[in-house]
Amino acid sequence: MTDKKQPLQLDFHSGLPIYTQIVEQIQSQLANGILKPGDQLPTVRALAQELRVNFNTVARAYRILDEARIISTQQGRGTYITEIPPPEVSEKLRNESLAALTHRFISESFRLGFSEREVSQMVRDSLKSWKEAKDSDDE
Amino acid sequence: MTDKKQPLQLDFHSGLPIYTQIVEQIQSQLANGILKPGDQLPTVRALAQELRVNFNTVARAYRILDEARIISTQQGRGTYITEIPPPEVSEKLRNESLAALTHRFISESFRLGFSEREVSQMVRDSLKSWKEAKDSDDE
DNA sequence: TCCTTTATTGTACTAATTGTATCATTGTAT
DNA sequence: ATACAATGATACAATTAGTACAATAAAGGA
Repeated sequence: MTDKKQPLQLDFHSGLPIYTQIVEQIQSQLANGILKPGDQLPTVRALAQELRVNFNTVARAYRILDEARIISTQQGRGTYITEIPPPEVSEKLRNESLAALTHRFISESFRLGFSEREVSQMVRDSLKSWKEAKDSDDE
Repeated sequence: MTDKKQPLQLDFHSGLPIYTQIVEQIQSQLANGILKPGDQLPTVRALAQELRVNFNTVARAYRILDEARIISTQQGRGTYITEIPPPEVSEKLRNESLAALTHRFISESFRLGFSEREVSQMVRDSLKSWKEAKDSDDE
C-alpha cells in the first residue's frame, strides 16, 4: 500500500544540496518502511534521469549512504538496502540482527558439512587473529 | 547421506560476485565430500538455469576452478571434479573454505558495529540452541 | 562398418549495465 | 579576487549477458 515505489521529490531552491536531499529522503523512506532491507535502489543513472540531475550527484548520495552502512553499492550490479540496517535503534532489534546474521552463518556452515566443533573453533581463531591485527594497528 | 546433491545458494545482494559464490560453494562441497573426485558437475547451461543466471557467469566460475585444478572442464563433454584428490590439499581446502565463511561473518558483524564479545556470545548461544534442536529430533 | 547429421557441451569475443575516480565548471560567500 | 562547495563531464573498471563458434558424443542411414 504505502510501500510502493515513491519518487523522490527535490527542491532545487531549498538551499540544501541535492545529494543531501537524496540521502535524507532515502533514509526517511527506509525509516517509514517504504524501502525495506534487500530492496534494490534505482541505478545512479536511472535515478539521475528521473530527477533531471547528473548521475554523479546520485552517486555521491549513494556513497554517503554506503559509508553509513545503509545501502550496499556493488559495481556492475546495483545498489541495495543493507540487509541488516545499522541499528542505532533499539537494543532488542540490535540483538535480533546479530542473531539473524549468526543464524545464517551457522546454518550455511552446517549445510556445507562442517561440524559444530569446527565452527566454534574457527570463530575463536578468527576473532583472535582479528584482535591481533587490530592491536598491531593501534601501535 | 549428507553427500547428496546440494543445490547452490546464491545471495544476490551480498556484495560477493555470483561467480565467486559459485566457486566458493563448489570448493566447500568438495572439501566436505558432498562432491567427490570424478563427479560430474552440472553443465554451465543447466546450472545457470537453476540459479537463474547467465551461463557465462557459471562458465567463469568453472574456468577459475579449472585453473585451480579443482575441476576439469572438457569442451563437448562436461566438467568433472579432478580425479587426483591431494589429501593434504583437501584438508587445507576444507579449512580455507570454513575460514573464508567465518571471516565474512565476523567482518560483517564488526561492520555493523557489534563487539567481539557480542559476536562470540551469540555464536555460542546459537550453536547451543542448534544442538538442542538436533537432540530433540533424535529422540 | 563408416560417414553424416544433430544435439550437447564448453569457449571466445563482444556488448550492455552498473558503480568509481578524476577533473572541470559554476555559483556563492568571504 | 579568492576559496570552497556543489554539480557536471568524461573516462574507467567490474559484473553479467548475448552471440557465434568449436569440440565431442550419440544417433541414423548407406
